[in-house]
Amino acid sequence: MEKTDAIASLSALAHDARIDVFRLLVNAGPEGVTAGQLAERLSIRPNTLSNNLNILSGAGLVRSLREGRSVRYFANIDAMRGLLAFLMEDCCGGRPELCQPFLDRITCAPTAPTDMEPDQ
Amino acid sequence: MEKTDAIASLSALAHDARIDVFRLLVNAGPEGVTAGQLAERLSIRPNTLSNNLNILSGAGLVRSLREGRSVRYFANIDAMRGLLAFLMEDCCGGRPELCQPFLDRITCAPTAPTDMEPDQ
DNA sequence: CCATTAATTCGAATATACATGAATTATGGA
DNA sequence: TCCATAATTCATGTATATTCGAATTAATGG
Repeated sequence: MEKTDAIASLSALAHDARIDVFRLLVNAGPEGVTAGQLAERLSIRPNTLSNNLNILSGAGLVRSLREGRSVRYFANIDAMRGLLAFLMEDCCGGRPELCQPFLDRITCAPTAPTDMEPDQ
Repeated sequence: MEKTDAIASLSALAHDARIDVFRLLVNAGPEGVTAGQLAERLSIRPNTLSNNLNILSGAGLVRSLREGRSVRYFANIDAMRGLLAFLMEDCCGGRPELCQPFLDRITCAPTAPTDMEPDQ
């Protein structure tokens, strides 16, 4: 993955509505969700949603298939994996054993408690 | 992790200079890098870098310690893990076996080839 | 062919993020 | 105390992103 692709993905997700769309699609899994269903469930105007789906799609984070009058959207999990791989590339100066334990704890299951806040 | 924290982290990383800073710190590992070294290695003006470090720090992605006249910065790997956990929460509608194989392939080692481009 | 539904595109007004130069704070040494 | 170095803060002009209403394209059924 190129840096420019990574920034496109991160920018796409760094948005109040788009992160909801992506997470909803992640939750929906391989069955996907139509644009109309997304607009209704998330209370987003169709044209605004369309713009945001375009941005997610351009970043490769979602895919879509036309289905009659509707368009069905799907999360692209592999794109997420590529993004994280880029961010963590050559982690810990060639001593991956230092951070691999963190990565191994990533799971789809309900989140374990995390320590996000800086202490200064 | 709250949605607002996730957006702060994604916004922080979605920037040409800040993603370089974060990746350099990830690569540096527990030894960290001083602000001055970051500015020199990445050719960023000190005041611009300081602003960007503030943004990364506010998002919890980096931490810092004063060291004499310098300030040493470190990547917060656990924050990255929390971010990904949030994005992947309740993946595949409660059937994590569908996406866990992707997550298990995340590694610090040199990146495996990925398929980022949408095919439409 | 016309009407309806689904989704997208377009143009414009507004808000936000960004880099920069100048000024400021903090630390250490002479 | 004075000076130099390291880093940060501040004010500002510019560029970019976001949303919205209106118009447009696509598919289906009568």
